[in-house]
Amino acid sequence: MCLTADMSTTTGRAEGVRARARAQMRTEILDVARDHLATHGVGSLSLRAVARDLGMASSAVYRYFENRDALLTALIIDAYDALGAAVERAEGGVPRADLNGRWHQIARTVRAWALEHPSQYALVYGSPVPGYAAPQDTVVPATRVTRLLAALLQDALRTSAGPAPGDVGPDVPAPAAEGLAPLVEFLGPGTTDEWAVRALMAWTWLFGAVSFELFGQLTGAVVPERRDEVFDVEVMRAADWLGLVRSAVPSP
Amino acid sequence: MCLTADMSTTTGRAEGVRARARAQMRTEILDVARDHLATHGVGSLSLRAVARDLGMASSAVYRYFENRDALLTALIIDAYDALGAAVERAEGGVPRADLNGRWHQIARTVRAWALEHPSQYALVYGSPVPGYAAPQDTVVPATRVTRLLAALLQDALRTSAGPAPGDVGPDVPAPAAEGLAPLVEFLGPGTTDEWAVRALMAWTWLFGAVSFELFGQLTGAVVPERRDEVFDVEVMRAADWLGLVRSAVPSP
DNA sequence: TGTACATCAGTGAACGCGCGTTCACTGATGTAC
DNA sequence: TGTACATCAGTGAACGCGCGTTCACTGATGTAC
Repeated sequence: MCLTADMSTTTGRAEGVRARARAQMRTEILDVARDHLATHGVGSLSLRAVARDLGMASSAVYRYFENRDALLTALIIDAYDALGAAVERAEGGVPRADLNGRWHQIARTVRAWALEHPSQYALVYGSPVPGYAAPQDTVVPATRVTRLLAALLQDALRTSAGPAPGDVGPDVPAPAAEGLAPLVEFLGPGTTDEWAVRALMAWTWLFGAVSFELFGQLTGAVVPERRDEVFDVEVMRAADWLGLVRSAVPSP
Repeated sequence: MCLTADMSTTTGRAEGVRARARAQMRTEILDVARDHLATHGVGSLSLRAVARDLGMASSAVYRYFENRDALLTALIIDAYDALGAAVERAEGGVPRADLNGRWHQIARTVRAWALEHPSQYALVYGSPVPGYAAPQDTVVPATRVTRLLAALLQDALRTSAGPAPGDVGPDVPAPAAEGLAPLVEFLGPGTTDEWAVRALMAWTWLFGAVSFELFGQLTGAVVPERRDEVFDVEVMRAADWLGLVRSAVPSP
């Protein structure tokens, strides 16, 4: 039950039938685990239940995942990668020079993916699983979306007069600037502190908005049937604030 | 073990010793349950474990809470109320006319409370507990902080020339405005669509920022030791954007 | 003021359940000669 | 090309555990007369 279409996905070449079968089985387990995540939540994700659904002995799962936590880690990486891939694909279809369009596409795709895969979104952007410490392997996949945003902002820096428009407040004080140093470096050369603050806030707003909607915090505030439109307006305002609209001129 | 200091908290008057003892026991159970929440997470909050910690039979808990879900509901209401009370207290200490100060106080207190009570914050603003549907009783406590924000924005409307400064984009399109209708009503008379969008975004940003920090999404982006300062700058920018700084003039 | 009765907090055993993980095993599948 | 051996996926029983909830009970505490 619940076979997946894409065989030979991970290993490509015919490097032994066994290895292929192994990879296949791994993805099948992950598929079922994803389903369980959706219906029962992280806390009660159970190796036994997954094995039962696959029609195999629970002990067999240990051939593929060392333990429950390893399965969880795989699911987390999987979720980050799925979201990352979806957003990369969508954003890649927009002309590089259309900064505003790229920002809209990123925001819309993050939200759309989250609404389609709420449990996977919650797994990575919701409350951390208690007693589970994410291993190093999750770090790189976790930054895929962030990288797109950073690239977009770099392009904005390069093509426009400078970061934020005239309505900037006082300078970012030194201690705050210190705190922002890693982000400034991540955003690349030419990034000002002010620019980093705005990037951070836009990034925070985006995932905040998606989480708010998904986690039910918008109940009674925004009509469910009109949330696409409201979100779009918010995305526009954020673009304004980032100076992306102004800078939507052809790149050199 | 784990007695609470404040007796007669809920019922005040001497309306029967039994009733007082009952209320007392209820809060003791909640206290222990809160502890368990912090150490083991929502998913594995267990009536039996709580009872064990209190040194009583697990069946005795059923005198106070109909079942596990009822205990969870009590914890949720409790968390909303604790956050609401903390923010109300802090914001109440700022002169009414100091809109910017009130906004800062609200934002800072939400964050401070969340950092002090991460598991309670996660319980209400994190991923929803799967299989648990929040009953009606949680609705009012859930809006305590939101009410403060709404009141602040109402005062801003009354004391300043109008909502947002000059840098507004095109009008909010009709379908989005429809979606915002409940929020516009909640924010009170005089609220424009643009104002509602900005309020929504500021609100979203605030909880987004707190969740991001608490749920570990800021790792590698903002230096942990400087997060207070970075947050403060963000709060300032949000205030600017809401037009609160401009309107920080004495009220009539 | 004193007694009989009703109320109700708390007990402890029991129900049926699911969990993660280990272990000795079987039998099919690949590999080396 | 054929055979012997090593590898390894999958089994099923067992370990010890904790869970939510029910139920008949005991005994202390309040209430009504």
